[in-house]
Amino acid sequence: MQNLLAHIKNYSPLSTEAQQALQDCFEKNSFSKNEYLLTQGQVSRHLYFLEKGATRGFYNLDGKEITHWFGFENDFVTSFHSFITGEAAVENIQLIEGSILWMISKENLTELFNKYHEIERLVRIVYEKYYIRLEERFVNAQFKTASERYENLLLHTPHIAERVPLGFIASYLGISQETLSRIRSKF
Amino acid sequence: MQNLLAHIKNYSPLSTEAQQALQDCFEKNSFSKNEYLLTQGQVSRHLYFLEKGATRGFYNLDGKEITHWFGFENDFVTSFHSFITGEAAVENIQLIEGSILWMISKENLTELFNKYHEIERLVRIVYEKYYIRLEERFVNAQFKTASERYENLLLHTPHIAERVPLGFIASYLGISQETLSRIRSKF
DNA sequence: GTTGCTTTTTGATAAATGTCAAAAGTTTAA
DNA sequence: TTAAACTTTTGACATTTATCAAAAAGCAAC
Repeated sequence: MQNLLAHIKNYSPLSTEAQQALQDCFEKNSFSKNEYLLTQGQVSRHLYFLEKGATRGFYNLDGKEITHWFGFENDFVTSFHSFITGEAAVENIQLIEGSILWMISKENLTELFNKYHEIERLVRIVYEKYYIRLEERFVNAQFKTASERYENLLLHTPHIAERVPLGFIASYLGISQETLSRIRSKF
Repeated sequence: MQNLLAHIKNYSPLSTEAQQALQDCFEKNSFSKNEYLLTQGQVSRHLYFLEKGATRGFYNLDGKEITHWFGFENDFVTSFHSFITGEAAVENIQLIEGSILWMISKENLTELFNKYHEIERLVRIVYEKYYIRLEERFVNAQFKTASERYENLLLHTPHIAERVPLGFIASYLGISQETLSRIRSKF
């Protein structure tokens, strides 16, 4: 929990009172490798904060699993589309390492928003940060070559290359596994 | 201004008082085709609401202009990366039709956040919506073929195909203009 | 309407990336 | 420690998309 509170301070300061309220709403949970936080078709009713471990979001396309994002330490994780809209998720969220995470229900979060302006501010700022992070991934996906995308990964998020199997990284970058293998052999 | 207020209500209701405060902070502006709201290197200090008209965001790559987004009626427009971080923008924002828009400075918006929890809530919700909209574009960019992306455009945002020159659409979809022309001839 | 300018299309070719199949390497667990 | 199950690499080939160049079409101003 100290991780979560410390991390949150990087976004926006919170009063002791709000911190306490957050603490009361977040619940700790441990998961082992390969367990699921969410499977497609379910509605994502929780927001998770990853204290330790690693997750991936993937969906099924023509019988293949397409990993489109990863979550690591200090990431907030959920199926945002489902969490925000209340619709069924098209994606699965799976632990790719044994993990410790903190979860809060959407109901509790909404209540916190009502009680604490500063918590709603915090989340507004988190969305800002996540928005520009996604924007950067989008530009990479659309306008960079496969090699550039991989180089970029090594440069900016090397922990992904270190902790995650090649096949997951390939689909994360939108490349076939074979092509990624060939790209990598050139370094 | 009625457009703006009406549109905002779709996201989150506002008290009369907050509506009035918003009105006092937004300033109306008209631009003619080809004018710029922002050029690369500048810091984006304003958020715009497009009442009428059309804009594009583009950046320069190897001497070519890469259009990566469009804004139309009822869209909020700025270089989000620059607006959020305060860093110089890498993109240009240009009017592609004569347009009417409302602008608010970041300072004024921040003040409104401080005074009105409900306005910060509104913006939190706008970010949520824009986040999942971008997520969808990302998935399309990364995992769909050029034809699928064009079909998707016709299906979900046909106004883009109708109002915007082919070259802009091509780079918006991450396709060369020639390829898009060939794809289109197959319909 | 003709001239000049921009946008779109068409053709030929090249480059990047995907697919399928099999081999090689690594990890896991009985 | 060894077989089974994954994961990664390699090869041959197919497909998609980009690039360059030129022609055609559309549009605007005179």
